[in-house]
Amino acid sequence: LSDSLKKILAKTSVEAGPLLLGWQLIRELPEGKVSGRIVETEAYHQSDPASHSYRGLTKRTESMYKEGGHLYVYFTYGIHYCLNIVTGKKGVGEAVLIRAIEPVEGIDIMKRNRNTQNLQMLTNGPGKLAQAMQINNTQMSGQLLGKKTIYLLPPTKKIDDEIMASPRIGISQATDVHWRFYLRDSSYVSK
DNA sequence: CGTAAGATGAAG
DNA sequence: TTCATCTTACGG
Repeated sequence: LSDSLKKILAKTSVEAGPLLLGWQLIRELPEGKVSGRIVETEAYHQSDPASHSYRGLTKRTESMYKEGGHLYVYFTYGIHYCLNIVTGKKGVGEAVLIRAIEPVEGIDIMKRNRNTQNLQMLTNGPGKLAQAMQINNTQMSGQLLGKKTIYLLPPTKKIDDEIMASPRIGISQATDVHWRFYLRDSSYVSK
């Protein structure tokens, strides 16, 4: 991991959430490279009732308690996988959910994986981007980011003035905090 | 064990 | 608005 990325991943999830916007998420698959620019994230923390880590360390959530830079993948609703990047110190349960990316490379592969031709609908949701990038099990959970198969590249331009914050999606607790972060003008943000 | 709910998505 | 679909966590 680069020094600039390490610096971000050492922070709390609430600090790292907006800082991960603009980074390019890359995954090497046997059939080729797929990638996209992160345009939407959400922060979760053990102090937060909406977080999987709120009720303490369990088998599912143990990855969230690892040091920043690990991955947390969970399965939900009997169908979907969601990708998180763990942040902060070892022993503290927190992570940033990657909610949407703007497709960049391997768009044909992702269209095939998703069984759709619609570019806007390809990766604009946590379950959708996981399916597009063939994250279809929890094997990656607890693994380190930065391997050949999954890594991040830094933003290519300044986006500070495009970052917005709002309540998180799909939760029933802690709906008051604005821990969802997204790029104002992106058409690849979730609906 | 039994069971309820879930950081979602697609279809009706 | 409904439903698919099944793991996880928690209670008995």
